[in-house]
Amino acid sequence: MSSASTRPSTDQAAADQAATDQSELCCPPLLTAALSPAEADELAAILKALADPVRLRLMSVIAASGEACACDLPAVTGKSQPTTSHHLGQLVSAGLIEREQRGKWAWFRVNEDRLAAVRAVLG
Amino acid sequence: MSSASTRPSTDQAAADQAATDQSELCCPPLLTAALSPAEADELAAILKALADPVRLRLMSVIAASGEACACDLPAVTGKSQPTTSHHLGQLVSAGLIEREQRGKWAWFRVNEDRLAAVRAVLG
DNA sequence: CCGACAGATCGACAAGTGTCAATATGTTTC
DNA sequence: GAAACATATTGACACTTGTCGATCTGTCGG
Repeated sequence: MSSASTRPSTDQAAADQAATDQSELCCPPLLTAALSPAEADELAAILKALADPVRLRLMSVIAASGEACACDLPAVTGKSQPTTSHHLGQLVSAGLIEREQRGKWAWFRVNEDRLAAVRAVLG
Repeated sequence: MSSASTRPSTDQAAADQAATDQSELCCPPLLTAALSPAEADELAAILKALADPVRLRLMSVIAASGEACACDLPAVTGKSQPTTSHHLGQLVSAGLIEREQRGKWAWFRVNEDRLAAVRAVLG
């Protein structure tokens, strides 16, 4: 029997990066103290997830609607379904959006706390 | 006379990306309206410049000291002089730091307005 | 001028990333 | 259960990026 009956997905590598605490980040404000290499790695990983035009548009579209169905997003990005799914996975792994399965559709919404934390670190 | 008497440097490719306005970014706040592809490209370019552990540490070290001499930075990053120079160039091109030539040394300081603009867009 | 030094640029290479078509997994309906 | 559909995963590929050693450019001191 398969092991995927109780949980939707998102349980392996995603958890490693995202599930540290979701809203709590890593570092002191960038302008006030030198980052350690480890802190810099962690913050860079999150910023990397944001630093892509397709993912930025996904973030803004999801946020503008409050939530969005994955089924509509390939049309928004102009990319294929696998590519769009890949980008959504990146954002989920970084804790920037959250995924919810509703029937056969996957819905996403922005984790505003996480984004606020990023903003705070850049202060 | 040399052309470097009135301006330090930073006049070629740097200007293309950075000197649009320095403190004025591109986009409406990420959470309030869907970004156009062009806006997303521009914002992604700036975030990409930030989304690297070496460059984040450079930012934080420069900010913590107010300013920093390039001569000290390879020791900070643990990377070679050309690599460190490359990262500094990326940050300058993105408008996140500014370069000033003093004698034979190059000094850098953080463009806080630019960083504040990035923070605002993530709001 | 010339030697010494700071920093940028070049060329090359390994590693990472975005992309898609094909396929697999999971969910609903009949 | 089988067919249909939504999404994730895989494999492959081109392109980008971080890195270094070597070299070039520019600046200072004698």
